[in-house]
Amino acid sequence: MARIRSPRQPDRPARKLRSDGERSRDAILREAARLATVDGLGGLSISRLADAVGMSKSGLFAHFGSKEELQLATVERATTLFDEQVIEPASDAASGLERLRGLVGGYLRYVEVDNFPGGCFFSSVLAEVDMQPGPVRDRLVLFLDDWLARLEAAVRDAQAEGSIDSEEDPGQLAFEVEALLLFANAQYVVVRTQVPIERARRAIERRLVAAGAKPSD
Amino acid sequence: MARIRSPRQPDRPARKLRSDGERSRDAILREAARLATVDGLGGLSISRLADAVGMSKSGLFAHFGSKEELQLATVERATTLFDEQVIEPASDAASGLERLRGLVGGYLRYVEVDNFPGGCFFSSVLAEVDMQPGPVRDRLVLFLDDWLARLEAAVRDAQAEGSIDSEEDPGQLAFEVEALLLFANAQYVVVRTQVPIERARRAIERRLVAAGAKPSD
DNA sequence: CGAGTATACGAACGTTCGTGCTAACTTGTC
DNA sequence: GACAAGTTAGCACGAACGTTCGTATACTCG
Repeated sequence: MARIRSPRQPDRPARKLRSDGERSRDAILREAARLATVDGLGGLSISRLADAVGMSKSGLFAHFGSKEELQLATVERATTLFDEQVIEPASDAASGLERLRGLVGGYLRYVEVDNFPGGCFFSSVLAEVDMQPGPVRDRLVLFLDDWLARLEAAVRDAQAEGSIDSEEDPGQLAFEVEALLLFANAQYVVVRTQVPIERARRAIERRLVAAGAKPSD
Repeated sequence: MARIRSPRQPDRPARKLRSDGERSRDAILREAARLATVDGLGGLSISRLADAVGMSKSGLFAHFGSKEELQLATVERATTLFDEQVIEPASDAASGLERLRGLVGGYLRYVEVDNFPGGCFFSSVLAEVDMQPGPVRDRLVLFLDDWLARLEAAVRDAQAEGSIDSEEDPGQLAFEVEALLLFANAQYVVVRTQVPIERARRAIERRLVAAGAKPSD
């Protein structure tokens, strides 16, 4: 089965690559990610996206061979931003517990800072496509699994370092932390107040202390 | 400002009410709620809904004056089902704590029982429209507020009865419970396993015990 | 400078969307 | 059994959708 009409070969680097094209593509994806948190990945239409970016529908469409490829590129773009703002800042933590707290704090900051009008990109979009089979859904589920595994690994490290009780189930603890983070985001975008953020922060901190962690500052 | 062409006047009870019409309307809304948990309220199109129900587009459309009224009726229908399966079974609890546990158990059962292919109707749909102003969003936000207030009231009653510590912030506790319930649903629809359900159950029970509640059974 | 190509545009495509009109059929009431 | 009202189907509309095509611009490299 040969690949059918793929206008942009990712593995085979296009002969030439112009700087203005890269800038356009970047502006498109930035706006696409923003719009997707409001209208969803499906509700995001190419015409309206083109209007928002300020270019023609066909000119925009030429960057991607199909709407699905546009959606995938949008997800990839949002992933990069998430990595920069949440994952990387926590990666240089000295211990597992610090890294866990860094991920939690990084996520809540990432929500507060209003990167997207509709809150966390992945929270908005995952609920939309979780029942629609296809590569977009698969990519997003993969992201969530990766994120949960990252939380879980931090818990495990903290247990190995003795800062979290070894009787705690890491998957269970990661589940509880993620639940609070997601609901904090969901509530934040509707009430636009610090209250849900602080509630999640307090709940997670208490939960960690109950799991044997020493209180932070 | 007069209302423009409302085909069904709710306040003025229509003279006659035919049984086949009621049955059709019910079948339509049942299917609409199911489809909405997969494709969303916006992704739900009248043509596909008509096909799924087995009637013509215009015949279906005649029951509602607009797509928005169809969406509102669908939300109302889902609310009724939620009340029957979650709210009412817990309403005859003897104490606040029992009622709280009844609501939690009722919700998780309502998720497990697969009423909708895409899990909890409100969880699916709220994330979709929380950024799209309009009566549909308003109705759904009202539902969530009502549900949270119900959890909070049960906590407060339990405090008045001495079964939950009076130092606990009822809003905070309701926030944590709802976060776990929502994430249990979200995870359940993607992994289709009892694991997230049981994790939520365990987390909530532990949280209640930490808040001073006596363990159940 | 001129050749080649990445980028963008405008127009048009076929399809699906929500909605409106009209006629036929079905049901409940007298 | 007739008549009114509720219910459904057929057909058509304008708009928006994703997508394709031909073409014009503008950058890059030889």
